[in-house]
This record gives sequence, structure tokens and C-alpha cells, in this order.
Amino acid sequence: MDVSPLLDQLNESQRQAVSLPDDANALILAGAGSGKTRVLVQRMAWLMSMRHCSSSRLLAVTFTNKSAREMRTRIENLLSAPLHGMWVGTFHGLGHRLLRQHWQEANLPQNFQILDSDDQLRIIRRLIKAAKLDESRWPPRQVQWFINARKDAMQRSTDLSNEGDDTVEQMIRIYRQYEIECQKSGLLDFADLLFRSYQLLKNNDTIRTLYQSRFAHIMVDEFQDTNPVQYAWLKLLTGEHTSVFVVGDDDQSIYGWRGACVENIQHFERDFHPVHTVRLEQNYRSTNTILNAANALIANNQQRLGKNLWSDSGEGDLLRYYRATNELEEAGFVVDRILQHQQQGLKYEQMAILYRSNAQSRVFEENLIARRVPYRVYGGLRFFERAEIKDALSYLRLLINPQDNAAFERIINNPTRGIGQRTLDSIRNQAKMSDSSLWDAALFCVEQQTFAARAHKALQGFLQMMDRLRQHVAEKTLPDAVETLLHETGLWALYKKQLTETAQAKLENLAELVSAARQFEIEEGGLISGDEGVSEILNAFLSHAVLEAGEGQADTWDDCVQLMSLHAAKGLEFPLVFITGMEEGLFPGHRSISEPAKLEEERRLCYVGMTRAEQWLYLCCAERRRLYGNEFYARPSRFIQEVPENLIESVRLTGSVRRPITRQKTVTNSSASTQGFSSGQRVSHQKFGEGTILNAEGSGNSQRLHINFANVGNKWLMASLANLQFLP
DNA sequence: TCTATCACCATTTTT
DNA sequence: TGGTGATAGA
Repeated sequence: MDVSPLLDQLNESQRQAVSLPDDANALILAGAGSGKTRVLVQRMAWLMSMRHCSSSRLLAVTFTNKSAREMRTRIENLLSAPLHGMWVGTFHGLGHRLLRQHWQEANLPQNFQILDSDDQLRIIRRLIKAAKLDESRWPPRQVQWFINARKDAMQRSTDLSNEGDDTVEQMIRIYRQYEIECQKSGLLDFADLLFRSYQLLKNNDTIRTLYQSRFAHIMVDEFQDTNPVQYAWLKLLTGEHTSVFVVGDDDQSIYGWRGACVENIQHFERDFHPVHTVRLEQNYRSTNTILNAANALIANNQQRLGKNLWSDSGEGDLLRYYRATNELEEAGFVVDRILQHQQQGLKYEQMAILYRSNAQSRVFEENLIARRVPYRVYGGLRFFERAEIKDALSYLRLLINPQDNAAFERIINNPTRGIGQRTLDSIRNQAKMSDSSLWDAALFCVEQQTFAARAHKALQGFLQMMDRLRQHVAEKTLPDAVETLLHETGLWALYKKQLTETAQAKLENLAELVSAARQFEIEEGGLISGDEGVSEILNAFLSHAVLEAGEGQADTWDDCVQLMSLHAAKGLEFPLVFITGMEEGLFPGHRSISEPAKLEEERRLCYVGMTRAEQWLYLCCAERRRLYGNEFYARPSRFIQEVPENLIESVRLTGSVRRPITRQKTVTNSSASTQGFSSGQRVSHQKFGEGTILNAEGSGNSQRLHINFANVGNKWLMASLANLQFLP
């Protein structure tokens, strides 16, 4: 195939990146909308067609299943042929693949299952309870966060020292117990997929060499989002003759809070030396006005490699700024504009409402519903994460692997079958005493007739049902097995007898699960056959469910306004974008204001949001906002003021006036008693010292302020009496 | 075992 | 405000 026409369509830097020498390690700093996926895809096509690299010698890694799929189809389209043997997937998906293939070497049971974060949290919660620890001192979520962060940094519990801190010491102990529990139950969490496949490669020379020599090229998308394990994993896969091609944008690093490590970009230049660095700065998405605004905003960050986006698609309209009196009015304004644009011919699906936190979506939804504008909210529970679906799948998990305590706990009395807390406690005790799984303990209790007649019968009934199910599953196809399961376990009947709307929805979801199984068998079943067939396809189905939890609600509307968090918007683009809730304390969030690194991440988030817009960009905020039941007053986000005045115009409902945005002056030591307060403002108090306003309630003389003082903690003060001084 | 009530909490999220 | 999880009582 002749690829030169493809190269012709690229700009200078893109072409340079695509046609770098085969053996070059490359770092492509690709600004928003600069065609990074295109470069990635064309590079692979170029390697295959011009350099005769076999597709099986390529490895492409992404973060989401969606981008993995997109990459695959784009290459296939480019080459007009299906791809065989090429590894394209997410870090987790590829780690999973390695571990399934080499389960013995990785010291895993063949039927190991994957935990999603919800499963993980349940296990941790149970361990904390079992250890009789105070949940307020070791909140399960924080422990979960602690464990995941440690794993992402490649630290097992045994690698950690307590640093003399009791709380940490206890966390490490829980971590230890969690590891034991997972190992016994044959369970891996998401972080394990990375960590254990990393260890597999590290400790097994044969396997490492095998893959190192297999892959001639490794391509990585969204490199700025990699965490330490992922980076180490990449390094291990890179052999003497492997070249690595990474694409990323430090300005779009918005996942630092979950372990992503932008520094990996610098590490890359050091560890993969020599590295060819190419900057892609020409943007094919937005007007210059939008780009200039975004450039000016991000220039306020200190920590960046530096990059300036430009475009040749003209200046376009000015950004618009609207400050509403409250969040209801803000929503009203946004929907007004949506309708205006729609009348001018823009489709709903070309418009997006972005916000910092998902809780903000409600007001917009209500307004959109009231005015009959179709919309879709991204985020929220996805199909395979729904409780009823996970219940059903837990039965499958327990069938495949009776050692899976997490699955056992989930379904033992669900639907209720008379196995109550007491019975369960004895089973847990028995398991502890004999160091066996809950399942084995239950078997033992039935054999030994440990329980009184009623409990005994209930438990026996459960075990017998599971035996019957195991039979069925071995004999049937996947969808039939799932359907039988739903009936045998009573899950179906449970919702059938309830007449509520939610029960109805759950029934529909369960029915959908059967079709998902059918679909899965059609798509994947052909690849699996033989004696191992049944458990193998079950395993594959369960892993698929966890790794690719599926979309949220199905699209009811074809053409609808898109509502999503700023994080969720990364990678997308829309002609018309509203960034809403741009207030100090909300965006940037109050947790980020006092920490420069966090504030810079918020600013990058804003940059991501702004660069989603192709033609029109609105920045909105409200003077007052109802949140968690009370009113917050806030001044406009500093990010609005960081947009140069000549690029933005302020909207007044009676027509628009050019630029009456009140620039916040930094008032030092002026008395503040008569001025407005807003969250995020730093103040000084005669007695309490310096602090930050968390929240303001009421106004005028009755205004009350919730202030976090560095020395004395949180206090509520009357604004009119406190005699506060503003601090810069 | 079910349900009513209360306390508590509260970015961002993919895998 | 509203959703969740724990607990008490029928």
C-alpha cells in the first residue's frame, strides 16, 4: 500500500512524528485538538506498510476501552483490512491478558477473578469490621485509597514501614489482611492487574524476554496519565530492540489525584534516551479566540513544558461570560442559549454543558426537562455495576471459584433464604478456625450438622441449589446458563413480585444481562472451544463485565444535549460549550485553592474544558448557589479573570455589553467588614489568626462565615462583628 | 426479615 | 439537599 498520500495530508510536525526512524524513541507533545490520535494511528500504519513491520510486533496502549476500540478501527480503516495479532488495549486489559496467559508463573489460580472498586470496598469494609476497628478513624474509603495508592507505587504491605504513626500502621495491617484475603479467594483488583503483571515480567526472565523480543514498537496514548506501575511496566516490556512512541500533553494532566504522574514525561526523556521530541501545536478544532483564551489561562501555571496552540481557522466569536444571581438562573440562561443556537440550526448533540462536580447536573436536567430539550447525562452507574447485575454475576463467580469469599458474602442470603446474621457469623468463624473459604466452611457445617434444623435446612438448600446450577452451567450455553441462574436463585422472582418501578427496571436489566451474554457468546464464543470451553467463556465473560463495565443508560435520544463533568469531557469536542459553576470554591474547588499543585491541576481542567469548544464558549457562574442544602456565596472563578479582556464579553440579559467584568483587586489589609465575603477568600482575625473562608451564609449584617483557621480550626463567625482583614 | 428512622456525608473516575 | 448505611422495633 502506498502511504505517501497519507503523509501528504499531515502538517509538518505530524509528518515528522509519523516518519521518525524505526528505532527512534519518541515523545510527542500533542496539544488539545492537534490530531494526536491521527499521528498515533498513522505512525502504526506507516510502520506496517512502509517499514514492513508485522502487526503482531506492535503494541498499542490506551487508558480507556473506548480509545482502544477507536484506535483499532481507525487503523483498520486506514489499511482497509482487519488487524490480526496486534495487541491494542488498555493497560489493565493487557495486564489481564498477560496474567491469564501465564497464571501459573504469576502464582494465580487459573480461575482468578477481577474485583471492581465496589467489590474492593466491600472487602475492606468487612476486614475493618472483623478487626473491630473504629470506622471513623479508618474510613473504608480512605483505606481503599491508601491501598490503591501503595499498589500504584509498587509497594506491597510488607514493603511498608509505619513511620511511627499508629493510624498508618493500622492501615498497613489492613492492607496486609486484604492481600491475604485476595490471594486466598483468587481475586485481583484493578491495581493488581498492573502490579502483578509487572512483577511477572520482572521476576520471570523467560517471559520478559519473550515479550521484549516480540514487540518492536510500543505506542502509548495519553502518556501524561500514566502512574508509576504503568511506567515501570512499559520499561520492562521494552527490550533492546523495542522502540517506544508516546503521545501526551502535560497541560491536560487532570488525574494527578488518582496517582497519574506527569513527571513520567521527564522520566521518559531520561530513561529512554535518546528521545526524539516533537511538538504538535497546530490545532484543528477551535477558533483562535478560544485558543488564545486557553493559552493565556494555562500560561498561569508554573509547572509546564510549554506549548502554544494556534489555528488557521479564523478568529471566531468572543467568549461569553455570564454571571447569574443563583444556580437556577444560571441553568435558565444556559438553556435559553441552547434553544437560540438550536433555532439557528445547531444540533443538540453539538452542545455540551460541563461542570466540575456531577451534583451540578440536576438543576440543568430540571430546566431541560421543563423545556422539553432532550439531553443525556454522562457518568453514573454503568450496566455491569448495577447491584442486581453484580448479584447475578456473583453466583457465576462462586460457581467458577468456590473460594471466592467476596462473591459468597454477596449472595449467600440474597435473595433472602433464611440464612441470617447468626448463621453467617458461625460460618465465618468456622472458616477462620479451619483456615478455609466460607464455601468450604458452609459445606463442613452442613456435613457436621452444626446448626439447628431451620438454619441447617436453609444452608443445605443453598448448597444444593448451587450444585444444580453447576450442572446446568456445565451443560448449557452462556446465555442459557445465565437465564437458568436467574430463575433457580430466585433473583428473577424477587423483582417479579414487587410492583415498583425500580423493580421493573431491575427486571429489565436482568433480561438485558441475558442478551449481553448472548451477544458475548456470538462475538467471543467462537474463539473458545474444547473441554475447557465452558469455564473459559464464563471467565472471559466475567472479566469482560468488570473491565468493560459498559455504557450507562442506553441512548433514548439520538440528538441530545450532552451533560458531563469536565473530566469526562476530555478527548471530546463540541461546537458549543458551556462551562458552568465557575466560582471560587467550586471551580477551583475549595480543597484545591490553598495548594499550588492542586490549583494548577484545576487550571488544567479548565484548560481541557475550554479547548473542547470549536466555535462558541460560554463561561458561567452564579453569585449564590444552593449546595448541600444551604446557600453559598462565591465570587467568580479566578480562571475567568485569567482570560484576557479583549477575548471575552459579558452578557447582560438586555443585550450584551462589552467587558464589564469586575476585575478582583487584591485588597491588602483593608477592613472587610462592609465588603462581600466569598468562600476561598483568605482572611485574618485578631484573635484566631489567618484562615480561609469555607462558606458564607446570609448577607449584610446577618452574614455568617465558616472559616478554617490555620491555628484554631473551623469557626463560625458573624461577618459584621468579626472585623476581618482580607489577605491576598 | 422487613421497614422506618436517624445520623452522616459530600470533587473529579477508568480500569 | 438527598442518598446511604446502620440500627431499632414490629
